[in-house]
Amino acid sequence: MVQASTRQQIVNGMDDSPRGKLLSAAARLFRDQGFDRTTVRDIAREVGIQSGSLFHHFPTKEDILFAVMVEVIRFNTERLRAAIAGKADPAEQLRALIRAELQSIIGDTREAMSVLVYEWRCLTPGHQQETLALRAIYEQLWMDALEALRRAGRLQADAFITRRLITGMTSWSSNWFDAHGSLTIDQLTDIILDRVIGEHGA
Amino acid sequence: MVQASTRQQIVNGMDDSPRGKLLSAAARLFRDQGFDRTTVRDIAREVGIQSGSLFHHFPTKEDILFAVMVEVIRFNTERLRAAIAGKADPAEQLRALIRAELQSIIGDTREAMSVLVYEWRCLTPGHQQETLALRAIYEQLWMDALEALRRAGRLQADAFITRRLITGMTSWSSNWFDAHGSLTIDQLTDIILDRVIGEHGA
DNA sequence: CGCTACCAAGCAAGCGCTTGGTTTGTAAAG
DNA sequence: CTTTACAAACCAAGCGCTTGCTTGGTAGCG
Repeated sequence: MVQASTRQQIVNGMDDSPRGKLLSAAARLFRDQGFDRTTVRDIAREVGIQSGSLFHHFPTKEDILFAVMVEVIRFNTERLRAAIAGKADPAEQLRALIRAELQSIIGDTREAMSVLVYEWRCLTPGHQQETLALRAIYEQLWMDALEALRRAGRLQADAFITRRLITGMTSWSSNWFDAHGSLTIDQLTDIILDRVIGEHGA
Repeated sequence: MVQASTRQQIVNGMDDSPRGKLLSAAARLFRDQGFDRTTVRDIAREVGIQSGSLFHHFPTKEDILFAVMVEVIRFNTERLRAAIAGKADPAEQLRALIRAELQSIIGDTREAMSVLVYEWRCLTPGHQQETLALRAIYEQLWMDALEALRRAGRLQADAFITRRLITGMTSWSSNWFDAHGSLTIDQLTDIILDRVIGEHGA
C-alpha cells in the first residue's frame, strides 16, 4: 500500500478504475507481444477475469486498442500544453517540448506510446481517422513553437522537416534508452535540442 | 521492358527465382498488413500457387519472415560496404553511409526494411539472435566511421548516441518521405549530415 | 526414371465473440 | 436496521470461423 487511497494512480496515462487498469494491462501486452498476438484471453488473465467478461467493457478487441491510443494521445497532448505554458522564449519552449515528448516515449507512458507507433495499422480505417485528428492537435503545438523559432531567426531549416527529424530521434529512443543507465532524460533533451538549434554550417 | 532479360531484376534485395519472388511478395504483404495479419493464403495467392505449396519452399511461415530479414540485411550491408569503399575522408564516409541507409529505407528495399523494424518480435528467439548477429556487422561499419570522425576532431558527441540519433532520423523517414515530392534523397542526406557534424554550441 | 514444383483436400488448434445466468455493490423504501 | 430493487460486473460454456500446416497424389521436364 504505497499509494494514498484518495489519490488516483496514473499508469500509462490511465486511471485506476476497472477500465483504466484493463487499458493499462492491454497496453503492456500489446507492446510486448503485438496486438494480433495478444489474445483476449491474455488480457482477461492479466486483470483476473474471464475472457468473455471483457466484452462488457468494450464491444470488440480493436476498440480496446483504440481506447488505449485515444487515452495516451489525450494525456500527452495535455502534458505538452502544460510544458510550454508560461514559457515565452521559443527555444525554451522547444526544450520543454522535447523533454515532454521524451517523457512520454521512455517515461511513464512508454508502453502505450510504443503501441501507438507499432500497432497503428491494426485500427479500423475509421478509428485511424479519429486518431489522426487527435494527433494533429498534438503536432500543431510543435509546429507553432518551431515556426516561432524560425521567425526569431534561430532555426534555418524547414520547420516540417525539423519536426520529422525530431520525431525520429525521440521515437527511436524507446529502442535503446535505458532508464537505469547513466544518461538522463534531461541530458538527452539537450543533446537533441543541440541537433536542432546548434550552430550549423551552410 | 526496362530491364535487360539477361540480368536479374532485384526487388527488395531479392533475385527473380521462385524463392526470390516469393520473398519479395511476402515482404510487401508483411509491410502492408503486418506479419500476423498476413496469412499463408495471402502469400500463396500473390505468387499464384496454393497455400500448401509454400511449405515446399519454407518449413514454416516464420521462416519466410526470417528469410526476408536475412536477405535484406545482407543486401544492405553490402551496399554500405560499397558506399564507403575507396573513401578516405571520414566525413565523406559518413555522408555515404547516411545516403546508403536512406536508399535502403525509402528506396529500393523499403518494403523489406520496414518489415525489419516492425516485425522484429514475430521472430523466434533463436532467429532474433541470428538476425542480431548480422545487424552487428552492419552497425560496426557505422561505428568505425563515427569513431574515425571523432579521432579527426570533427565529432564532439558520443559516437553511440550519435549513431542512435541517426538511426532514428533515417528509419522514421519511411513514414513521411515522398519519393515523388520535391525533397530528394541527396538533399535529405545533407540535412541529416548537418545535424551530426554541423557546428554545435557547447 | 526421378526430381522439383505443385494441387486438392482437410485436420487440429486457437481465435474473437456470444449467450444465459449469477454475484456484487449501492441506495432508496419500508 | 432490514428489505427491495436494480444495474454493473462477472462466470461458465461453447459456437462458428480462420489459421498454419499436413497429407497423398500428379504434371512437367531432363
